[in-house]
Amino acid sequence: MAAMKNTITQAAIDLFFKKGYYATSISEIAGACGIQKASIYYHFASKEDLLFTIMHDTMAALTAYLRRNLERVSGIEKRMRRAVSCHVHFHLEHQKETFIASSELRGLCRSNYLEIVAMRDQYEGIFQELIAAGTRRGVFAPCDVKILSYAILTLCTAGAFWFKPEGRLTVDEIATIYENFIISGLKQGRIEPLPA
Amino acid sequence: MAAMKNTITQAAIDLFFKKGYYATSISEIAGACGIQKASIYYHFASKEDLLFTIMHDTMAALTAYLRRNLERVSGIEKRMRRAVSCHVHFHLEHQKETFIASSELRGLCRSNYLEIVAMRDQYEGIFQELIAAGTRRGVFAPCDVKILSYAILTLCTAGAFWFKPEGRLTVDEIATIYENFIISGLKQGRIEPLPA
DNA sequence: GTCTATACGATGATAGAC
DNA sequence: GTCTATCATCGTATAGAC
Repeated sequence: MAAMKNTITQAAIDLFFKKGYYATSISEIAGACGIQKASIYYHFASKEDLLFTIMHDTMAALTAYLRRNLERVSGIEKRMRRAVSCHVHFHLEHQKETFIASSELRGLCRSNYLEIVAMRDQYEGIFQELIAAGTRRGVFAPCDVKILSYAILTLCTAGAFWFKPEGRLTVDEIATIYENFIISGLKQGRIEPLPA
Repeated sequence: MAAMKNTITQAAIDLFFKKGYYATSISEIAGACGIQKASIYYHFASKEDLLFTIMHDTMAALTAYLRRNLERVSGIEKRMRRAVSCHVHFHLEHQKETFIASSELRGLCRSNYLEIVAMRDQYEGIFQELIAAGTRRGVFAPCDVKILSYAILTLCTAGAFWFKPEGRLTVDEIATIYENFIISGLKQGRIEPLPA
């Protein structure tokens, strides 16, 4: 990506994260890049195009990251643990982008909205398949797959709302807490408790 | 509350829920009430005042509802189940207001923001006390109280984002799913599994 | 309490020079 | 690729009549 285009994208990510999409103006973004607001339009067609690009790239990277990490993991419980861990890691390590991607859908026009939602549905589908496979094999208790997949994903996504990199816990510690909580919630007393 | 003030509040709730706070204009709200936009300012000092009122009243009602419902319930697990059930019921039965309260904090100035966040912290504190009491008595596994309270609350709050009143499941069914998931997650295999 | 009229600022976006 | 200049629009909010 061209240098300035990248600079603009990063400035937009910072500002959208800090102030929100609507509260951020094109001239603020330009100011943060040391250029005039008209110059933004050489690189992006519109403010929404900038938002859409951020969301699209983030969703694509998130999905690719999960797929890559699940490739060589087998066993339902291990795969689910890995999926949760990936979700948490990606969201906390790309906190700004994932925060924007999950809170600024309102800023998109219908066609862009549908495209991002389709990517999100595809990503959620990976978790839904894992849950369904787990219940089929009796590793997880029978459950409503859709509701629980939403629950699991939002629970972790929420981390991107309050996480502070310099905070009390590391990303790994947080991921482990979520993993254990979620696996226990899915098993509902089934099989043996986790080894201490 | 005076009739028109109430009409304005309801129109604002509908529009803020449907389009978002920033995307909703004062004249749209006025239009929905059949009055001119200037008339709004007789009832509310500003657009933000309207948002703040909605959030404040919602948080107050939510906290009162939880407190009232916990009054006569004893036993850690039963109290936690009741708390989760209340949280879910209130959020799904007041979907629009709770959606606004949890997604439009960005629209508040610093002092109003701090006031709403203080109310939210107080509400979260009730759950944190329940979790802490449960771990002290060994009903729940040792855990990070703050992280899990955030997890539990956001998980249920998220229901207000996708819930459709005419959907496949009733509020009670959804509440039960969340209750079981959360209690199992808190116990982490501790004590006996739930009776089938 | 509600109206009409208006002040005032900011915003996204475009035109055209360099 | 970036600039200056500007457009057109829309927003919140206020003043003052009724």
